[in-house]
Amino acid sequence: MNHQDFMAVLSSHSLFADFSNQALNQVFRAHYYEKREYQKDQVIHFQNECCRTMDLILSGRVAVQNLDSEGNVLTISIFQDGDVLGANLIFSSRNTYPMIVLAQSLAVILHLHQELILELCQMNRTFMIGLMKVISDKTLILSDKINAISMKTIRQCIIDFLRYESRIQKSQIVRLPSSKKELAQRFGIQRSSLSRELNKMRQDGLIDFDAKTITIRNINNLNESS
Amino acid sequence: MNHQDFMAVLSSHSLFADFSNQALNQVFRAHYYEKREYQKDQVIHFQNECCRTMDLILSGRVAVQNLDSEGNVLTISIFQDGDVLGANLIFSSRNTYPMIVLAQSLAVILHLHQELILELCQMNRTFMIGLMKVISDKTLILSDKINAISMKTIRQCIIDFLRYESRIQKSQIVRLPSSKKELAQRFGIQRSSLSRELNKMRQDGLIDFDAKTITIRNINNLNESS
DNA sequence: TCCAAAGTGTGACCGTGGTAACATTTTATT
DNA sequence: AATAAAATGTTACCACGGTCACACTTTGGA
Repeated sequence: MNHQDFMAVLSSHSLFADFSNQALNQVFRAHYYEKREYQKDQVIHFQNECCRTMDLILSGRVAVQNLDSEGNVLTISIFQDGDVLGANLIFSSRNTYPMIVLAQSLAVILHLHQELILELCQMNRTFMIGLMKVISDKTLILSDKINAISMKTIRQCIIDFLRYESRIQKSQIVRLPSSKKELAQRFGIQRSSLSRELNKMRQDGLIDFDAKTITIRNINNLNESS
Repeated sequence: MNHQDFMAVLSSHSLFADFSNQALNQVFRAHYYEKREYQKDQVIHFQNECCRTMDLILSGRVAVQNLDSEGNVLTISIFQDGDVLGANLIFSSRNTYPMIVLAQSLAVILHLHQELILELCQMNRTFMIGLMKVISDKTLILSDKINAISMKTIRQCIIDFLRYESRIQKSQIVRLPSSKKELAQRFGIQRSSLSRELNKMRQDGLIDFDAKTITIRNINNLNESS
């Protein structure tokens, strides 16, 4: 992907809706950005690392994860093409990454230096409003995550997950979007604990499952046990 | 507190640093804001309530809390004079309060309608940048909270709390900033569980405590057990 | 000053879920 | 097709912390 290529991506991005291709080309000088490729599981930003850039995902999937003192993983959210990371850290009173950012697949990231972001904010109001929306939406993601993990039991996490996926996939047969290991990380629990609880729910007649799908059997019980 | 009074508060607020008193008076027309007083424990915004205003705390303390399905309380953060709430919801793609907002003491709130906020953003860049900082800082508060509650054990929560308070208060004798009941809510746990763990820590020689203070005895053990 | 209400200490009981260890299956690599 | 590596299933053990129940203390109003 050369200069022209990612320029095409940018010009179709909502943040840059107000910019003509010429204007974009004019603003984007080489010292203002870096395009980098990351392998799967490669760290993009360490926890407590200083933030100097806003990152735009050109391709691939990127996970933001919280690691506790014992190394347990809690996946906060997964971002993809067109999503933006680190915008909040450019404007906040503390500019260190509170969590680790790593590539979940081969990923190409456009690192936009903060000077560029500030300049773009100066130049264009639509960009700035768009950035406020991006940052504001991050607060909602984090709030939702707090909501999700402060539901105590694993069963409640699973039910919540199944409700959501069943609605998205419009089916009682939910195809798992990731491995069970990754699903456990999303809940911030042990893989074996997830496995155990799935078994219990099967015994209770709520679900059926195999390696790649979970079938919702008794949606009534599923609903009333929330 | 009449019009003049809160105008004085506004003009000394960093968000309005660029505004002359005249300019402020010009912008602030009655249909743009409401000043309201809330009693202790009175709800300011319910969860899932639609957000129409950005709220500026003129006096008192305001808690943002997450309630789970069984009514357990997790206090996310406590805000006070000069702090701003709801700014993120004005710019985000979803504008319902994800958590409950209530007065922790008698509180006076200035509700600024979103039209006014948008107008202020149009008028003044400093205001807009300031607002971005406010919203960005909210993401950090939420990230920190996720970090705090995903530390599994109650003992770790207590140690973390004591480290922080000991540093702030510059003393090994930590005066509790709130009741033990409220402290338990801050950790999102049962009050009796907090009480039990404090006892265990006293037995282990880590701390001493009474109703209003906790004395750090063995800071070494405190540090190594993190 | 009295009394109700709220906060606090304490204990018994037991379910949820972490830990560790191993077997089994699936996936990727040569 | 063969082998290593990763993911998954399964089990026994037990600690942490939720629940409930009650006594005690402090606080704030009447």
